[in-house]
Amino acid sequence: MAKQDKQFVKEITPQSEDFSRWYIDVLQKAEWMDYAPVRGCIVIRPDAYEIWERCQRELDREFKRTGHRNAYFPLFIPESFFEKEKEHVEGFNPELPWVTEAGGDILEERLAVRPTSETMFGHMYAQWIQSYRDLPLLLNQWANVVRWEKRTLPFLRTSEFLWQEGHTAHATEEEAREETMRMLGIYADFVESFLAIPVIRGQKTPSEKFAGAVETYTIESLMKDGRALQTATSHYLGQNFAKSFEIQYLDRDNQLKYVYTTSWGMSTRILGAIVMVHGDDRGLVLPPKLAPTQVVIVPIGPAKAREAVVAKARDLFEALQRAGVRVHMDDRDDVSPGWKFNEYELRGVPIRIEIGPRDLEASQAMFARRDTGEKFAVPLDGAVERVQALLSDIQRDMFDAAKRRLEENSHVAESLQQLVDLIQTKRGFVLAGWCGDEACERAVKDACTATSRCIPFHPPAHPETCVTCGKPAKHAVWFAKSY
RNA sequence: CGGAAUGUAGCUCAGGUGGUAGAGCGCACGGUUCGGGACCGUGAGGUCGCAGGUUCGAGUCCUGUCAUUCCGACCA
Repeated sequence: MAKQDKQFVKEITPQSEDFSRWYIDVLQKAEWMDYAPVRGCIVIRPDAYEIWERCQRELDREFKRTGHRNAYFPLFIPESFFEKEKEHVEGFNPELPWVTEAGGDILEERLAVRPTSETMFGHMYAQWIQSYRDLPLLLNQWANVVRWEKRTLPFLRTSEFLWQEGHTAHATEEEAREETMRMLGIYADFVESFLAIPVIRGQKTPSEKFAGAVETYTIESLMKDGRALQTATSHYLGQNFAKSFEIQYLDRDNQLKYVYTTSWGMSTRILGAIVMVHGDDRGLVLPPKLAPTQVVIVPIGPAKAREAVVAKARDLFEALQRAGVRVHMDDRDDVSPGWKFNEYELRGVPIRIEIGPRDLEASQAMFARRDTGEKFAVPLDGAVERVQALLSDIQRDMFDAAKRRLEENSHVAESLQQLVDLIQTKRGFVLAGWCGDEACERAVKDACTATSRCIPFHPPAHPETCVTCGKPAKHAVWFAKSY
């Protein structure tokens, strides 16, 4: 059996056999999560949480760079707040958990556990904003939110999840629109350059937009099973919440005016995307920029040879550390090399370096790439530079591979029948013309369960007619089965 | 929230027609090993998801409930 084909880690269902089971298997075997004893809730275990922390750090830096500050708003939101914005309450009511009793008393007003915080920010902004001099107000919070979903899936859709939600208020529509697009850009850049996941940027159709938004913008990614995942959204809220919560400011002309607000968020859902975009039958595959451990060194050899091998391995370990590489050395002698190989592959470490007696003689080390499985000898002299170059190669190659997969699984449909065929036989993204009528959009879903993912900013084609009704198309829309 | 399936050791699972709980892997200890999940020996580990019921007796039968998975309706 060829090495590449061998099933190295038992107990992981192959992707080709059952993608959903593969996903759950990997998450559990790699110790990213475990189920908690509450419906739809998981524990995010340290390895996964560390990934989230690294995402937080990157994003937070970008938020700060663009003038935002962090704050923390309450977990509980009075029921009356929701009723102020009609569309908002209708959108979220079905999934709100309520606190009705506390301290042994029935509460006078029920408190919702926040599903998102537009209303709470709105309430506070109304008090803090008086003058045009108070604008723009640019805040973000890192928080947990709860949405009582009917159907849950680890990371992608859990009852409680972690995210950041940015909430900004601006004097003008133009400024708020700029902010909306700026943050979408920050998300897209982060996901593509840091996570090596290519995205499609676009606008949500009215039926898919955030409850209470004027417009919702999104980045969409393609999972390995051909389903789409919304990885972040940015909302232009216009004056909807400003009017519901009386967020007004006195302008230079001494006129009282409503502000324009935005909100934007990215959640721990992104961890699921990392798994589903890059993972393979051996487990996780982490892009080097994200990976907490970029290189693992495994010294090999029986007791006699071991001392010299470990010494040489340690030299390399220290040299890599000095060069700023996140490197781990596993010199445990109670675990076999083969076991270690499988373990670090399962956990997605980008590069493995093996050093054994044979390498010592040749003054070299064996390198193994996690993304391609390639194995090759590298002279110890210059190994540090080679690692650095390889890390950026892997980062680029992983993105390119995912990008290629996205392109190969993106098609254009001229008719509803063709769209349905593509979705049913190939999955992936299918571009089609749309007249703008919600019924036509709905017809696609009824025909094949694919939903409109977005109206892309840069469509690869411009269909002239609506895929459902045949009238002139107003937009090109990406349809896909989605998570 | 509807339909289907599953729930026995940390993991994968076995336990006809009811009779008091097993294997492999993992774990602990000792020894031998080390280039793709090494081997030998000894040992620890179980309210059989939970709650009722039937029975002299329930992992096994009945009812309910909780959780997970898959398929639908709703969603970051």
